[in-house]
Amino acid sequence: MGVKTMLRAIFPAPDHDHKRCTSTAIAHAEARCAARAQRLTPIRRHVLETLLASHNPLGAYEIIERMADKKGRPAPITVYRALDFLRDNGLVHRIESRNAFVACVHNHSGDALIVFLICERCGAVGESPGDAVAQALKASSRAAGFSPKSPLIEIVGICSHCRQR
Amino acid sequence: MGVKTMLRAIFPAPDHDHKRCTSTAIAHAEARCAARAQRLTPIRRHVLETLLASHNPLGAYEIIERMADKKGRPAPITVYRALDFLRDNGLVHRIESRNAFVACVHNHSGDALIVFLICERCGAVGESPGDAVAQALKASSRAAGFSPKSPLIEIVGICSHCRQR
DNA sequence: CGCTTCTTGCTGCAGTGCAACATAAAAAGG
DNA sequence: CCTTTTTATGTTGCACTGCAGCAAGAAGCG
Repeated sequence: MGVKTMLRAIFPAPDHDHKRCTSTAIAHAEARCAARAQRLTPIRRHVLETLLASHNPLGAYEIIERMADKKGRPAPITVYRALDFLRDNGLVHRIESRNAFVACVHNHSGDALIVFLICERCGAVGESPGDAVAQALKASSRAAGFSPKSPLIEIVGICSHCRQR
Repeated sequence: MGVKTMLRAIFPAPDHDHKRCTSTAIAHAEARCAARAQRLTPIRRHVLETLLASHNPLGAYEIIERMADKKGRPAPITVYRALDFLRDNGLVHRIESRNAFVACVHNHSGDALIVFLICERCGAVGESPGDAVAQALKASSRAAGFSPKSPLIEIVGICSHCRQR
């Protein structure tokens, strides 16, 4: 696997096959919900699609904006409830440092640590493999008698695409 | 340095000499502001003292509550401005995942990575040495062509004091 | 069909955070 | 010492975030 391919896997390149990556993610969401006997209702699917269409984190009210059509817009609580559902099922992550949400494009195995790399220039969010970081964190935590739980950390910086400009 | 001492350095024990740790922190704040030609005004000092008195992260409006007296309470913006000042000078950290603020009890050297260990039971926040984690993160980021900036990560879990109960 | 459970719609509100402008206080300069 | 400039605080107001609580509708099940 070349470097370029690897980068693509982490930060979605601007020119990637977006239609395909979206449909893959939706299919994955359907499969996961079916396996868990959860219902991916039209609203929930619509919220997920909205996030997938952006590839960048969106605030709740930004999602509402983008979901609006002639028939009006969903109420905030409606979107929040859909987001709760999607998060519970590992299909969406919340970016704490931005009060925003992003669709998950990977199959996370249970409790693996996730490292979000957030570009402060373009706002893109990449997910980095965090095994080594997880090890270091675990060791560091244990030294403090601490039992970590949340496998999710956020790092702000500049992404490869923005730096090359 | 024994383990117990080390733990104390990370999670303040419930029975530690709080008066002393507070006055030390205030003295440090004064020194740092003096060195930077910044003014630790009464309001800013009061906000810092409020945070120090808690040792746990406080929301902005919780700070306002605790600062209230017969003469009324500070306006939100007043507290936010003081918090901005204290953060700019490295005396206070913002806990993103909680929309809360905590007084910093260490002398952070410039750009060292800070790991916050947040106890989900008692809400206490400890700071863990993050050198190993920082190394792993740097390596992981570089693999993605990413230049990290914010040296601050938050881990939720159970602290040693709560687990022992 | 009737019951339970899940989902959505609706109203309302509490917490967060700051913009914009006015005023006071402190530092700098002559 | 007084003026000018900078810095800090006060005041009003508002936009955004997130959810509680209740009512109504839809889906699954015996």
